[in-house]
Amino acid sequence: MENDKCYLFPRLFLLHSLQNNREGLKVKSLPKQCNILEIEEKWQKKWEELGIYRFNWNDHKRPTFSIDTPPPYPSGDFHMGNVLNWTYFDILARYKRMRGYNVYFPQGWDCHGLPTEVEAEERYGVKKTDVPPGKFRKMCEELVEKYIGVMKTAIKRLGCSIDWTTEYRTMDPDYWRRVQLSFIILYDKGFIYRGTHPINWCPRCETAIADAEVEYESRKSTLSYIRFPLEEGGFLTIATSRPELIPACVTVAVNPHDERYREYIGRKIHIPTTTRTVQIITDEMVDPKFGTGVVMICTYGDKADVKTVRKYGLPVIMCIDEKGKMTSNAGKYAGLTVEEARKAITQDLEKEGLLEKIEPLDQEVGVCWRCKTPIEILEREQWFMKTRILTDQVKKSALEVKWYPDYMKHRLIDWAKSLDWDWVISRQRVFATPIPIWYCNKCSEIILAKPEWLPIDPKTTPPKTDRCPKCGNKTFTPEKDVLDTWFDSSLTCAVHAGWPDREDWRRLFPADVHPSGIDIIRTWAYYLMVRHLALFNEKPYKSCLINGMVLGSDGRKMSKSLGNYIATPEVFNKYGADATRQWAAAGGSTGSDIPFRWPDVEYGWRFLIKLWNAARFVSNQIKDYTPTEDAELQVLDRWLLTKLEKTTVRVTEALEKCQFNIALEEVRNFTWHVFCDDYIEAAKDRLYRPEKYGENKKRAAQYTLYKALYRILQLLAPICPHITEEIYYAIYQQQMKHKSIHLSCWPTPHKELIDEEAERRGDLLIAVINAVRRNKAERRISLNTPIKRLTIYAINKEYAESLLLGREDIVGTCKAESLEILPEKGKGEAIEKYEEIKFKAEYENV
RNA sequence: GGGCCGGUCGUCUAGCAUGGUAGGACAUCGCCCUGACGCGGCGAAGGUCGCCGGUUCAAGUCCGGCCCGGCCCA
Repeated sequence: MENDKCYLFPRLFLLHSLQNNREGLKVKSLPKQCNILEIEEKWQKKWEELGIYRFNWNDHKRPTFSIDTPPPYPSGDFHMGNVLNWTYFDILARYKRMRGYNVYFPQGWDCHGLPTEVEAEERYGVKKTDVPPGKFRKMCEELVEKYIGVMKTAIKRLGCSIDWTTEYRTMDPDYWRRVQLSFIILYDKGFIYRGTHPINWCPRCETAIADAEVEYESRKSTLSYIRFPLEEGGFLTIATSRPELIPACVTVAVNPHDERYREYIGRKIHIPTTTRTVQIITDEMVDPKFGTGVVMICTYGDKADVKTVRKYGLPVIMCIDEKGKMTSNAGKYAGLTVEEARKAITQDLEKEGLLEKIEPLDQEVGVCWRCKTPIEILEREQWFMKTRILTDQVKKSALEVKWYPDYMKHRLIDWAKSLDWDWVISRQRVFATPIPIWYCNKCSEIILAKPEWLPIDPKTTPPKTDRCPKCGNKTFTPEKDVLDTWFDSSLTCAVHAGWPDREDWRRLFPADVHPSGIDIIRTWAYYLMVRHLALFNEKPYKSCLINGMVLGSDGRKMSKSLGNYIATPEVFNKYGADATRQWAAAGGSTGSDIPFRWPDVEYGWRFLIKLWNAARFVSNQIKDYTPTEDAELQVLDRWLLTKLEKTTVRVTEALEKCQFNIALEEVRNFTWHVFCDDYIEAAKDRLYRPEKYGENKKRAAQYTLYKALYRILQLLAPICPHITEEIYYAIYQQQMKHKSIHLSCWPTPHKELIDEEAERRGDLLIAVINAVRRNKAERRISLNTPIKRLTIYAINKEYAESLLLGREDIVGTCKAESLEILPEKGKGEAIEKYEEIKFKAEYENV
């Protein structure tokens, strides 16, 4: 940023330029055709060669700005949702860089996880248990590597200003070293424990899953009314959607205020299909209006059962196993799947005359986020992280974080408060970070790895210790479970900052911004928060930038199955990155869902061509231009420069608030309408005919063009990095000397350049010019046709004076052969927004 | 059932913390060929801002209630 001071002192800069360049700028004309796709590819390569997006660790002068780039899951598909997300924070990165920050913009890959395992299983026709874990891991790694390649190409194609020297993979042992270290620290701090608790279990994936991984789907189900015989004769009818759980029924409950069942409370009731009897209890949670108002409590049908069992200290009878099959506790139904058992039990009950009726039921079923299989609640020994004790701190920190948009903080706080259980962090899978634990074969003592042993896979490496510290035994069993993938990715803020290897890691911690999709606030933003709070007692990010979901053009969530899916490369190939980024930036306000719309992308693309042609015009007009201090700025020059300053202020404010749509609209409107339609049109005559108006007035227009276009390029650079760089290089680079427009300094508004009077006068002038031109169009007269006599009735002296100051612009732009401006009222055509002012245009032969 | 978000021309969207003639884009229709640009330019039509009530000289904007959609959670 060697040349930056010049923008603070524009006039100084002009003097300096004058001294260096007396023979004009000798700018080359921009070619007529602009091949956007070629330009983009060229700059993507060039930026990488120049290394201009690297974070400078040695620079202690500029303030840092660190982005907690969420490492994406390498699915092989960088979809439009990713485009939206990455565009947002790339705009921010580029803006902050121009504002003088030393921007840290890393990129990693969140490799581990179930989807890849499932795909490897399918692709190689194996089950995770068929091959040695090491071999299975290798299969997964190869798949991931291939997909990273595809996605990396897409990110580069979007023009993201990532520092690629920071690239990392969470599947690298060097990453799990950090994850395992965090496990050890949290264990030592008492945040991690092993225990047998009810957990969500996916029978298809055969693993525990966390609350955050459970989704709810509405499904058609049935409600069975079943008679439970009372010990002393008679029966009570319970209603259940899961009759297969009857063998695991541990009590029957009614609402204490339900008069119908008051007399049965405390009595014994027999559980069909078993030999057991239980006592009828009361609980406020029972809804008298649901079914018969009598419910059975099983271990476990849902979370409510878990609560009831805990509350009354009821026994636990697990009748479903890890694969979703009935256990021996289910008696004769053992070995059947849940579905089979449901049918068999229902049939048996019917035979015994205990089935009263079956009704259809609309139900919200908890399913595995990955495979949509209904989850079961099982009790298994697992590793947990104590997250609920942090909830108050999470709330406090979330309120300290700046959210874009603000209301998104509720998503995090509400989620944190809604959690019933601690976070299950162990998974019964393969492709994940190993838990650095062994157990003593004799006394079952837990042997936790020492930090210096890391990274370590206990399945292949024994603990680096001779004997059990408790009993002295010398043989150990490794922990085979692995860590939840979120346990990897919830460490990014610290890892990005350089923890634990760099002593100065706190320089980049907390991250300045954590960008996130609205759908993963409850996972990524939440887990980051609890983990860093537990580890460092500090919040991991200072702000959180939320993007909405990308919808199909039909307004529904974009997905392949709905047939409204648009693949990213298709958009890039047609309109390129700068147009696509405009869609992302302007598609809606930050945080809201935005539909993918081809017309939006196309509009962005047309804007690029408009800008290109404006730049081509400028490049043609300033060939002989020597930046001078003595430019005699005319009303319209001051008018444009004033609007330019005001636009700069608005764009800056919008970007500060992450309102990308507003920022882009401001730049586009200024460029297209104020600069192109109004200013350039009005300035043409001055530029074309210096012999008529004088060289000075031409130079003033050149100065204004030169200055305004540069500012436009700067304001647009964060959003459209490629085309702005191309034009910058063609026209400005020789003068400005920055290696890239993206390394230039963001314009700070100059109040002294704001000339309210010139703006008022210019507005009037432009209104008059436009009205006369419009009038020509209405009268089917070509714009070229000269006006014999143009008379303007300006009502008063003030207006007349203003118009007089711009009479040359009026004459030139309207092709008037004579112009009379009268400070009085008169009859004629009205001028928009100045209805009192009228004009009369007289033509020869018309 | 609870929380959050939204309901503005045919479609999509801005405006709503600081009330004052409702902007823009796309689509539609008409015109223009102007020495940067037809990948242009100019113009027309199209809105009782979900409904009801309140505050106010004035409400898309503030307040209350309701209806409808979306998301998340029970």
